[in-house]
Amino acid sequence: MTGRDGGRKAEQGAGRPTVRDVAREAGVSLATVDRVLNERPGVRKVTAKRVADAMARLGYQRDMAAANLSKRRHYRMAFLLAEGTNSFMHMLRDAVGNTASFTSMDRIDLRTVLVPPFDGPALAAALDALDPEEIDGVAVVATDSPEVRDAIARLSARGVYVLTLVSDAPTSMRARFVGIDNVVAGRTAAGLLGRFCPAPGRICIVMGSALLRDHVERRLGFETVIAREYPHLSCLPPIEGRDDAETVGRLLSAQLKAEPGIAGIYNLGAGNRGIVRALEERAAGPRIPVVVHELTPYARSALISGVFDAVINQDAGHEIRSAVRILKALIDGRPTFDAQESICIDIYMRDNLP
Amino acid sequence: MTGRDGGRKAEQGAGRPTVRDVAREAGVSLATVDRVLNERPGVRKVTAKRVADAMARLGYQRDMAAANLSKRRHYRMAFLLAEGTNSFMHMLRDAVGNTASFTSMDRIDLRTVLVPPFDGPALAAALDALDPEEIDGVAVVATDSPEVRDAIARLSARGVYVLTLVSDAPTSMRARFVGIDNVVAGRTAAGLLGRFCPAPGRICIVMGSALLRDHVERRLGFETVIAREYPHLSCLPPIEGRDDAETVGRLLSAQLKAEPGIAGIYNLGAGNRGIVRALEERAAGPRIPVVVHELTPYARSALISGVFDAVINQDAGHEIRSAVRILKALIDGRPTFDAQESICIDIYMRDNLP
DNA sequence: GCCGTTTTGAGTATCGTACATCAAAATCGG
DNA sequence: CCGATTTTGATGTACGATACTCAAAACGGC
Repeated sequence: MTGRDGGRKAEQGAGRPTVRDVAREAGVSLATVDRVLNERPGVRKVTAKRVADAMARLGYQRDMAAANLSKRRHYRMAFLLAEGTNSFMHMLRDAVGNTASFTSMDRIDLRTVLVPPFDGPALAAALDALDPEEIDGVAVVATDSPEVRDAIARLSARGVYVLTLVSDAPTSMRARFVGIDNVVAGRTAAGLLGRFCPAPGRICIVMGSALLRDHVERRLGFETVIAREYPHLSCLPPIEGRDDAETVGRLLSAQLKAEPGIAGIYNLGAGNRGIVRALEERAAGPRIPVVVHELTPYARSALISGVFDAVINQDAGHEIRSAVRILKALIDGRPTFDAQESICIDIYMRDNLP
Repeated sequence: MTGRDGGRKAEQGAGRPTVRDVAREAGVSLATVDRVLNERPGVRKVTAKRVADAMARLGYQRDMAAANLSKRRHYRMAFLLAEGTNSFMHMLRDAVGNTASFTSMDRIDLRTVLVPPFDGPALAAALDALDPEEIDGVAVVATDSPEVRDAIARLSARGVYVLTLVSDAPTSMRARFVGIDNVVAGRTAAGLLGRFCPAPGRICIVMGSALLRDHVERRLGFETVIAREYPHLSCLPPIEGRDDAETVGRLLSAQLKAEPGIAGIYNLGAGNRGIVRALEERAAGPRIPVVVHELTPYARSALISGVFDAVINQDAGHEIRSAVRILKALIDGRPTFDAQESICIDIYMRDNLP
């Protein structure tokens, strides 16, 4: 509750330049510096330049903490996530909730908006429903459809910074994408499954929807590496399970029955429960190596019991926090610390479960 | 330079409680609330409790930005890293440098102190040389020796928060350890190498020093899993290469020559260059799978060229930033956001290089 | 109930910035 | 070169806290 240091060691700062220093250096008044700094009208271009030069010379950096204190500014961000029972989306929602309680201290307010999954028009409508006067930044798990791209463009035009999260819409006006490189993720899955399947055979690929850019990219990466580096394996046409465990289970069961010689399974979407169920229902046969995505509770226990061999994961918490940091930087007009913001592709096996 | 939003949307805060609200609620003056908040003397216990209750009732959270602004407080942190040519230490040093330029905005000053490697007394001396009046927090890559443990205890006693980084000293008074779980890392390496080596054989283990807790723990995790789950493999006694490429190369070359039937190599310390060199010098033979630690530039190119199969990595940047966040929270007397601070064990293969 | 000692209250200045107001100065058109 | 119109300066208040001082009030012991 109270600080443990008791303020014992309050020490003076290294004395970095303030607006007053800039004013003195530029030979103008504080008011003028303030006008330049906050882009208020009534400053001649020459004067503005003198101020800008003075700032550059002194290496002035505006103290955002003081500025925000004075402005009573709150950073208001919305996260648009798909509703439904998909575990990973749940993890994202939880991550937003957890993060919110910590960012509120820094005047960052987070709001979650749920939208129907796989539904471009609905997502676009949700984006349009956001009031630019009440929101400074948005992170959206994008379906890569024209409606969504347009809605993103409208929102950006109205001064709201938009980020895509987890699944990108590269040709949209989004300021940035926060998430893993899904082509690389697919390649990684192939590198693992390729090594886990020494004998020749075919591989089942399960995906959610060809509308989701992340799924499409994973498939691309996966098939490329399998074809190039593991010629003893071949990929069956993907099953589209709509990220729904029941559908996935049914379709996969059917494929396992119909296709002989299945050497491995790669689920690049959600619905891991369906994978487990299909494998349980299967008539006896040699163990089939399985690589899936997202370390959900189900995937976790399947790893432990040995049904799954590896899980490719993206840390939902990291992604949310990264999105928050990037949006804040965009809103502040600051550069982002890119090295910090690259989301890494985590590989989990039974031995390194967190 | 200046914000792009032009302050267009300055909006009033949700109105969270301030010290004035607490004072009113508790029926005391501002001065008293301040005394309680900063643990200044001259407040009766009953009054302090009344204030604490009022804070709890209102859900008061001290505005750290405002407090720091007023205090002109700077968080001064020191990072004690091993000097030498070891690439991972270089990455840590670079990470400190990069982070410093971003944290200076938040009044966080970082300093790097280099100490000789594998030298408990020297590290202890470096810790003792820090002036508690000039440093609020320290992160140290610990050698787990009695001198170091004592020095950490002395520093903590003098009011400096101490964190161990990368390599822990669990029985010391360090407030916390920032780094990966090295037993798990060793197990993970075994899980990978075990699958990569289908044929029976022996495994070379290369470590830096038995003084480094992280190396000891990795070895433990590795040998446990190999023994339990991959009975066709057995581990040779570890080579101690002192994290030096030249030494590692020489000793490994000798072992490769002396021991027939080596099925795999696990380098759990630094000196990856030595591993590559020894493999190049080796008389022809079947390819030997290799798993190493830390994604240094050398390890990277060895992954690409196919000499290494997998690299277990800890992200130096994440670790430094996590250490900074935790130290800041400790200094502020705030709880830490633990979920955010667990450092994950990254597995890199050729296909998912960043 | 008096006296000396805590404990508490009230007020003020400060941090670095935002923002509004009013007056003074510079610039411009004609 | 005058009057109208920018552009600039000076000043004050606010943000939410810290940190002082000085005086008033409450407390404890005898």
